Amino acid sequence: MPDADVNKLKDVKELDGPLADRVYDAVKSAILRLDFLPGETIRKSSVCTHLGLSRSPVSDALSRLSGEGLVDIYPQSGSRVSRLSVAAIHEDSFLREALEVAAVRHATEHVTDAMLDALDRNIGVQLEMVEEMDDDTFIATDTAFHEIIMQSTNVSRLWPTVRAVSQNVDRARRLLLPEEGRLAETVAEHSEIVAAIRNRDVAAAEEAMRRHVRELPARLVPLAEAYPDLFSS
Amino acid sequence: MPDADVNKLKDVKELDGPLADRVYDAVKSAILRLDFLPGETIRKSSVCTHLGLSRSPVSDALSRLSGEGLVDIYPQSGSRVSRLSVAAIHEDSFLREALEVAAVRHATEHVTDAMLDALDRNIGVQLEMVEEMDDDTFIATDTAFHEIIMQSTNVSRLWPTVRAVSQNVDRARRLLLPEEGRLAETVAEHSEIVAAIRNRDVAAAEEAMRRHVRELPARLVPLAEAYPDLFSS
DNA sequence: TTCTGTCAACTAACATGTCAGTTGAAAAAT
DNA sequence: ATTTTTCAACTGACATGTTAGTTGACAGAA
Repeated sequence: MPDADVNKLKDVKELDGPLADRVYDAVKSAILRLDFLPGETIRKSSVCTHLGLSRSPVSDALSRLSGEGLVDIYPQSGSRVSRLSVAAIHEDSFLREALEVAAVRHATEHVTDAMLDALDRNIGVQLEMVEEMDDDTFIATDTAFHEIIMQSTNVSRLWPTVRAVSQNVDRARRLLLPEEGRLAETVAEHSEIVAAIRNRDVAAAEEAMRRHVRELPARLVPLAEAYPDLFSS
Repeated sequence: MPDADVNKLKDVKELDGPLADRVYDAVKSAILRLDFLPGETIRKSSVCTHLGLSRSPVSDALSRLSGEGLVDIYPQSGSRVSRLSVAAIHEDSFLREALEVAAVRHATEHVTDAMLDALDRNIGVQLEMVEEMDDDTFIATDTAFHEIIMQSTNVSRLWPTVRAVSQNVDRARRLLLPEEGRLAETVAEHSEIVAAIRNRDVAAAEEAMRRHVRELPARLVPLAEAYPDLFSS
């Protein structure tokens, strides 16, 4: 198994705060962006020399990432980016579904004009760009859509929690991106959700969100076959 | 603000695995059991000398706990057990509700005799002990009840995730324990949930679980007034 | 060829040394 | 008496030294 390319780590010198936190952010971002691929070895020493610092903050960062399940540490042996797993992603999708459905339920029960405006604007952007969107922009606007709904609940820990349980889902989604036509489908699903919210139809909103969230795990098996190296046994 | 009493840390020498992991478990358990009270200072040096080891594994453990929000680290100054907050516990309850409701929904849609047997047996134990239960036993059987439902979904990450988002809720629950009559009420609520599951009545099961989970945040404000030191501003 | 035992190189874990930022109490000024 | 300043002690952050466990290449036996 190859080593992770430390050159893809975004630099750390220009920020402030504890070094360990910055290393944590840099490595986490690299993993979620698939710059560090699942299964690749993370050489602490390479990270240290590349970023120009000692082992302490790097170890601290990897230890935390290990707690989140993004890194597997094999004592006295090595550290690797955790592999994807069909079973684990199904489980994460279950958790994500529970939280997204609860959020859209709450949002529908407490609609405001500001919320609907923000959702309409977001979908407007998605429609404009449907033909010419690059991967990062697509992910950003899709993410923003869900974030608007989460924020509207005023449960500040909801969004971070969804992100936390969706980390493997997010990595898988990045692999799925190139699929033809999926983009327009996504926008349509988003529109359905907004329509249900606007109608104050809780059941419809929950069902639309459920269908939307279940799209990814449904496409998972062919993905695992296409990228066997990135998935565990 | 007083220091946390390191004597309450369970010893670490008799287990195996990395020292840092054992320290992590010991400190986390002390915090969740309220042996380390919210707001108390955790002196790394005390922990080190008490457990007889160096600063590395202790720092690693506290760093991870800081990531989970159980410990606040003030750089160059000190580390403290994070305080409770009414707002944060309400948010955690929202997340917990979302997951518990999704779990009971799934459980009700996939009932098995084994599951119902396990639930009946659990409630049997609770009924027997309702008069003479100590705090730890009560928490253990209550926890076991919810665990049975979670396990039945075969979503292995569900239970750990619920535990993760319920950490502050759990600490608050320990403060609420002494309240008279709450024990019998809890058993009644559990029984209602089981009855709904047995009837394959998804909507009733969801509603019973929702009511049950919402009991704690409803009792929160007087709690915060009773223990102002343990709550943040 | 295939299996097995050996061992050197590499890794994370842990210990320890050093430093800079924070703090709170004493000292000084008002 | 009250506020301000000073400063020594303490803390976590980080660097570095050391150790023990793991691994994979290689030599030798079958």
